[in-house]
Amino acid sequence: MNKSIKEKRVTIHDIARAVGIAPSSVSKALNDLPSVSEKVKTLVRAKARELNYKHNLSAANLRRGSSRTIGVIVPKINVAFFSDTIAGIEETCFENNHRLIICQSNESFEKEVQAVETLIQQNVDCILISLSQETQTADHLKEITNHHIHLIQFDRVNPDFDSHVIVNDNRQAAYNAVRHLIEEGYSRIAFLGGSEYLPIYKDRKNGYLAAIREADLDIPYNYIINNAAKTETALAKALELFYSKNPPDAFFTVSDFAALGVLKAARSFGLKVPEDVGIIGFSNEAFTEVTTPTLSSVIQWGKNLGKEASNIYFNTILKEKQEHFATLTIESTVAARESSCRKSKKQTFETR
Amino acid sequence: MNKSIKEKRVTIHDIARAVGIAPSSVSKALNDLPSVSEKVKTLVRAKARELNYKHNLSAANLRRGSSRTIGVIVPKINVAFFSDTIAGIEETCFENNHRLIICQSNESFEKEVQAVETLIQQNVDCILISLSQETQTADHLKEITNHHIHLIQFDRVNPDFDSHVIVNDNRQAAYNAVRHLIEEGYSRIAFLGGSEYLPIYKDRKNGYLAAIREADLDIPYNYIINNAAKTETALAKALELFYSKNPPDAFFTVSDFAALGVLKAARSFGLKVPEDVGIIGFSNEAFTEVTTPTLSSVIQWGKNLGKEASNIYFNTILKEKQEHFATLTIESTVAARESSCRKSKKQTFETR
DNA sequence: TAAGTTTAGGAAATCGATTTCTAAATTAAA
DNA sequence: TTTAATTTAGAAATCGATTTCCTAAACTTA
Repeated sequence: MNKSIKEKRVTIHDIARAVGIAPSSVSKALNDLPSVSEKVKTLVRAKARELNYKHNLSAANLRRGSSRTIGVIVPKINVAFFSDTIAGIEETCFENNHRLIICQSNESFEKEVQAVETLIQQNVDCILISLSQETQTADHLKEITNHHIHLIQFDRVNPDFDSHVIVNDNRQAAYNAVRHLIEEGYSRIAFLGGSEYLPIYKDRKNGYLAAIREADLDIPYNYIINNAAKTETALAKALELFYSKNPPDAFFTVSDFAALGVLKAARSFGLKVPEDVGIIGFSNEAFTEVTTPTLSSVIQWGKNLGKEASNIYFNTILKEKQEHFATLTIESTVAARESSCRKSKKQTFETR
Repeated sequence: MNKSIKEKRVTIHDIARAVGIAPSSVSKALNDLPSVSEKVKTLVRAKARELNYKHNLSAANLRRGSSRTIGVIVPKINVAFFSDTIAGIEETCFENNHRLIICQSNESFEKEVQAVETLIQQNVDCILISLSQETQTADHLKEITNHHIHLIQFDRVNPDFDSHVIVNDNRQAAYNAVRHLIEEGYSRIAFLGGSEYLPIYKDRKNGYLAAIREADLDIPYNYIINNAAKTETALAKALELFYSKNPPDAFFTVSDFAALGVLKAARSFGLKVPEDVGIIGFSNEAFTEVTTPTLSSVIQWGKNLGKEASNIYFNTILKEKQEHFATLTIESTVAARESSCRKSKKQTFETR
């Protein structure tokens, strides 16, 4: 606030004086508590509007010890899945008359720790977090619970740290995606994964392996590649495989960016997608619908996950006194677009 | 906070007791004020760390009247330009040891007003806002300044409401984009615009017109189309023009989504891009680099704009006492990719 | 050494809303 | 009509950090 401007903020004392009652009654009226008459409530509300009163959250927070605000920390807000998630969280918060503070870690552990600090200082009642790629330790999560702030981990979670958890069915989704490739007649299916230390990537790999095993497919060891979630690395790895003596006829990748890399590799190698090579990615990034051919992917229903995640706070935590940790799993859907459909017709989806 | 847990938060009083000094001195020590000795400061800092003290922002805000927090309201966080802008704002805030609260209006006027309310209640010191498509009035902006909160409008601004303003050179950028099309040999250039009430779209239209006029091109009236910023409407409008007796050979659109629509229309009509039709969009959405052909666009350097915008607060407003409203313009760059280059080689860009 | 100046640290008021406790007023029950 | 129960409203304490004012000690300077 500009120090040079002298006018002061309108407070409940001003309303009290104007209406001719005590400040405590004004507070009760504005909070719609039972110990004040309807008549007074109407009067107070009218006067508050007239004086353009704005509730001072700092003061209320200080007294209450709670802020009716929840904080969310995501690696990147411009990743489709996370912005979908945020949209869902926002909606639930709004319905429950809570504020939402959004922070991004930019995949940096240091920034993530800072975001936690910020949210603790802001007195948020609950923190929803999806961990950065760099995050290995959980001391900052411990900090959160030490300050008696509720913690809900989502998507990128640390399973060793006890808390409410909500994730996608990564294993099942990967299994379904690979099954889909098999049904489309692909059999030499390569896997481009992420870090083996992150559960989401580990699960997706396991889903892939399960489907391969079940279909009893012969997969050379070099078809299974970790740390290739980005476009450039995926492009390079895919090209390598195309040049090898026994090239794959399909790719399942743990990210759409990797799928895009494979698409570029196929194109530069002169292979047709989906005729020569099938591709399916993960996360249903917006761009999957505009490439040529359009890229098949896995829809994670981020908005729904966000709603469910925040409802863990509003329903489970706030309403039930007893604190038992919930673990929820959200089902994904295979979006079979052009890049993986050489038999069936491609489908269209209302994805968001 | 969980009411059932009884332990209380560590306060400066606890530190004071532990060190054997007064709370006021602890406060001064933690804020590194001159009226306390280095010895005491060291002592206090050590004890604070030992007791795991966390500064209570609510209390400090209440007393100070300022929160060292700034708020940003954007239409959508998952639009490339806005998430770039936020990244820039975040960086500057971090350097200046300020917190950032991000809100999105989802292009809804009602949500925008709510976001303003929230940020006022949170006691932010400054609000950076880019208006929703629906926003017509400025009462909520007035609310902001009424509460002595600094206001900086960016990108989608209301020029009739006095405040600091920072925008792109929309007119010049549009002019450059159309000049580029002309240089590539296109001459029957159609325009797909947005709402005529939003300055950004009006400016882009004027830039288009200026280039057309300067080159003395003959443009049929039906080449100039407003309210076609979305993929579907652009697709429909482009098809209409392709079917007309005198079809255009190029499109300048005010959004990349519209450009995508034109690309789809051209493809479905059997026209080759860029040979038969040139296309250039606006905003440099991520997907422009993955379509086939890649889409030319205008890079708005959102991150830079975000930095400059927040620096208006940190440099101009905070440091200079005198309040004069700054108006800054950020230059854009034409990213000439495949969809508009039938003569020259397409370029590549480090865009973010 | 006396007087003036600087420095370090503390006491207490303050920010604005909430909440507890108490009392008065009203209603219901006896 | 009296007593008990219920409403309604206010007084005052409180949350935790900051800041103003004040005092005592330490240090200069003449």
